[in-house]
Amino acid sequence: MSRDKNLPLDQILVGDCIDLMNRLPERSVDLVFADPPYNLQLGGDLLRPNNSRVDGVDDAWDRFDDFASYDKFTREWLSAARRILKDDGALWVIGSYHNIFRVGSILQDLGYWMLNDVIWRKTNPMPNFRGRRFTNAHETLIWCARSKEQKRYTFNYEAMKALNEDQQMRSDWLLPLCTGSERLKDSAGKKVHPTQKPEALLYRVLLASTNPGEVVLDPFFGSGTTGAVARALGRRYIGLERDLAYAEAAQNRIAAVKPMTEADIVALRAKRTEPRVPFGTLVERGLLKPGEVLFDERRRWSARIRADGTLIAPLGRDLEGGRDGDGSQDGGVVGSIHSVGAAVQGAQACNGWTFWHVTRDGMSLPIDIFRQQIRAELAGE
Amino acid sequence: MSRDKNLPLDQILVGDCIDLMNRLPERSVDLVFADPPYNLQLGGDLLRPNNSRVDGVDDAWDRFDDFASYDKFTREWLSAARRILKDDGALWVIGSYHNIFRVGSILQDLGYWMLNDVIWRKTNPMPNFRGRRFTNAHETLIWCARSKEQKRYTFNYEAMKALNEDQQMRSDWLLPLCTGSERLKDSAGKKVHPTQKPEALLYRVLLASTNPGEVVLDPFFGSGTTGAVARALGRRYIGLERDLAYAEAAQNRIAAVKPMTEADIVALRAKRTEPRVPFGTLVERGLLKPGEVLFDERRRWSARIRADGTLIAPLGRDLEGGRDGDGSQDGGVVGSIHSVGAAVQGAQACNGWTFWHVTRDGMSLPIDIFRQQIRAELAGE
DNA sequence: TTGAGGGGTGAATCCGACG
DNA sequence: GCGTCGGATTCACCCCTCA
Repeated sequence: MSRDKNLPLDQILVGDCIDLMNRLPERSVDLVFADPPYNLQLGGDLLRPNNSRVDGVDDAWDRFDDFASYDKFTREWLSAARRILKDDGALWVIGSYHNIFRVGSILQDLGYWMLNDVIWRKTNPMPNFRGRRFTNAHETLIWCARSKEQKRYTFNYEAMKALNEDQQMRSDWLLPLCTGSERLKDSAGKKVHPTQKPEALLYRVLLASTNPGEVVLDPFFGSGTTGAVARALGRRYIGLERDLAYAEAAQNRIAAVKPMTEADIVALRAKRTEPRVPFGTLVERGLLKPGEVLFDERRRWSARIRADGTLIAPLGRDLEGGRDGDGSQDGGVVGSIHSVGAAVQGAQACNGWTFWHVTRDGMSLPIDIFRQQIRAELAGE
Repeated sequence: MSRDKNLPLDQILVGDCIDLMNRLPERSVDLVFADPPYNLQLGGDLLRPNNSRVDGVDDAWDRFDDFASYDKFTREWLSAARRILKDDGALWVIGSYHNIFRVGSILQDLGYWMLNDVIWRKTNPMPNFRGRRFTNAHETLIWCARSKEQKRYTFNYEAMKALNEDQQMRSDWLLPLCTGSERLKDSAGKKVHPTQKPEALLYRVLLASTNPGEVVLDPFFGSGTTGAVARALGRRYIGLERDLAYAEAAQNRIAAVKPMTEADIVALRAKRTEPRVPFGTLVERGLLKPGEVLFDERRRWSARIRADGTLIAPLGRDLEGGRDGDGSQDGGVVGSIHSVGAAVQGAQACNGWTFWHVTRDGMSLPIDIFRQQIRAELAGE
C-alpha cells in the first residue's frame, strides 16, 4: 500500500510540478490524474516583450513555435509523471480540442498505452453564442497504462457496472458542470478557480482505476477536486500546485471532507477476486457424486464425473449420456470441467462452471450453484 | 459552384489518394471528408463469451509499422487535401483513440484550424467482452477550416438547430451503427467493407458544412457512403479509392440513390427555426386538458397532464393510468413531457412530442400534431 | 398478422494467477 | 521470465423461425 517510500501523502506541495515530481521517488505512485493548462497562447495576437505585434513574417512558423513550446511542456510533465508511476500504474488526462490531441500524441510517443478515451458530456454546457459552430458540449479524457508491456492495471469493472444500472460503463459519461454549492467561492462570492472540475467526474475516475489506500498524484491540483474525492473514497493523494492561493483554498476544502466508512467503500467486491474453489471440492464434500452425469443446458452434450474431480465425455455427441456401466473407460475426452466442456463443443475455451448442469428434483441446475454454496460457507467462517 | 475547373465530378478515381489529389487543381474543392485507416493494433483473436470469434479489422490497409510511418502517411494526405481545398473550404476526419490524436496534432501543425471535435456516440457499440475497459462506445470527428485566417466557412446553423428539436446542435451526436439493409453485403451475404459508416452520420456532416451543388472529396472512399449521401442531398462528390472492388461496389450503390428533389433540399436549407411551442401552450389553449392521460404509442406507459404543463407518471408500469382523483400527489415522476418520457422508459432522453399520444375519437395521436396546429396558426398570422 | 425467442454481429489496441 | 491452464466475460439491434 505504498507507505514505504516516505511519500508526502495527503499533502499539497507548492511549486513547479515538473521539479516536484522529479524529486519524488520513482515507481512510487499508483495513479496520476492531470488537468493541465490548455494552450492559451493560441488566442489573440502574439506580442513581443516590448508590446509590439509580431507582424506577418511567417504565420506557420509562429504557430509551430506556439505548439512547440506547449509540446515541450507536455513532454516534460508526462515524462516526469511516468517516472514516478509504479509499473502497474496508470494516468488520466483531461482536455479539450485545443490541447488534447497534442497530449494524446505525446502520451503515445512516450510509451504510455491507451486504454480508453472517455468523453465527458456536459448536461449544461455553455451555448455557442454566435451560432458559428456546434455547441462545444464535451471534454475528452484519456486513460492510459504506464506502458503496453505492463502486466496489470486497475479497473474496477463491477463497480463501474453497478454505477451504470448493471450495464457495462460506456466511454461517454453524462455529468453536469461544477456549479452551485460545490463550486468554491471566495469571500466576495467570486469563483476561486476558473476550471474547477466536478467531484462526480473524479469520483468515477478514482472508483474505476484505484483501490482503497492507493496513492493518486495530481500535478495540476488547482482547487483540489482530486484530493477531496480521494479523501472521501479512502484513497491517498499528493497535490502539486504552483499557485499558493489555490493550494490554500484546496487545503481548506479537503479538510472539510468527511471520508466514507470503510464498509461503504468495500461494498462492491469483484467476482474475479473471490476465492478459487476447485471442482474436486464439490465431489469431496458430496455435493456431486462420482458417476453422476452432467449435461449442458440444452442437453446436447454430457460428461460423467470421476472420483478425482475430472470429467469424462464420450467422443461424439451423446444425447443421453449414461448407461455405459459404472467404471467403463470407453475412450472419451478426459479432463477438467473446462477442458472437457471446450472439447465437446470444439471451442477454444469454456467456463465449465456455467456450462455444465446437473439434474436435481427434475430441474437442470448449473454446477456453479454448488461453488457459490461453498463460497458462502467459506465467507461465514 | 465549381463547375469551372474540369473536376472529375461524381466519379470514383481508383488509385493512391495522395497521387490523385496531387493531380487535381489546387483550391478547387469545397469540403474534404476523410475516414482514414485507424491503425488498430490488434493482438490475437478476441472471443465473445459464447466462444464465437470477433471479426476484427485485420486488412492490410490498416497495418502500419509504427507511429512514425502512420504520421508520415497522415501528413502526406492531409497536405495534399489542404492544397486542393478552396480558401473557404473545410475538412472532416473521423477516427478512434488509436489514431485521432496523431491526426489532430498533424492537422494543427499543417495550419488547419479546428472548429469542433464531434463525438459520434454509438447507440449499439460492441461491448467490451473481457470486462477490462470501458465499452468503446464512440468515435471522434474533427471539423476544421483550411486555415485560421480564412474569412468564412460554411455552417448551416439553422438546419442543425432544426434537426435537434430547435436547440443548438451539440458536439455529441447519438447515432446507430450501419447495420441491416443499409449495410452493403456481397452475394454470399458477407459485408463488403469492414468499416462502412452510417449514412445518417454523413447526412449530418454534409448538411452542416456544405451547400447544394458544392463539391465534397473523400480520399478514402471505401463503400461510398460519402458519395451516396452527397448525391441524395444534391451535392457533388469525388471519390478516391485504392481498392477496385470497393470502388465498384460504391459505384453501384450510388447509382441506386435517388436524389432528393430540389424543393426538399431548399426547404431543408432555408428552414427557419420553427417557433418554439411550450407544451403548456397546448394546455392553455385547451387542446389538451389538465387531468387528461397520455400514453406512449404502445400503451406501455402513461402520464397525467397537470395544469402547469408538466406531467406526472406513476412510478412503475401502469397500464391504465387515470382514476387517481383530480389533484392527488401520488408519488410519481413529475416533469416536462421529455423528462417524464425519458424517466418512464429508463432512457437518458426522450422526445416527448413524438413519444406521448392522446386518444381522440378512439384513435391514438401524437401530441406533436397539436404543436403543428399551433405553429400553423402562428405562421398564418 | 403478431409475438416470443434464438442466432448473428459491430473500427477491439480485451486475462492473469500460479508454479 | 515463461508456460500452463483456470475460468471470467456482452449490448443493442436486426433477421429469421416457429407458434
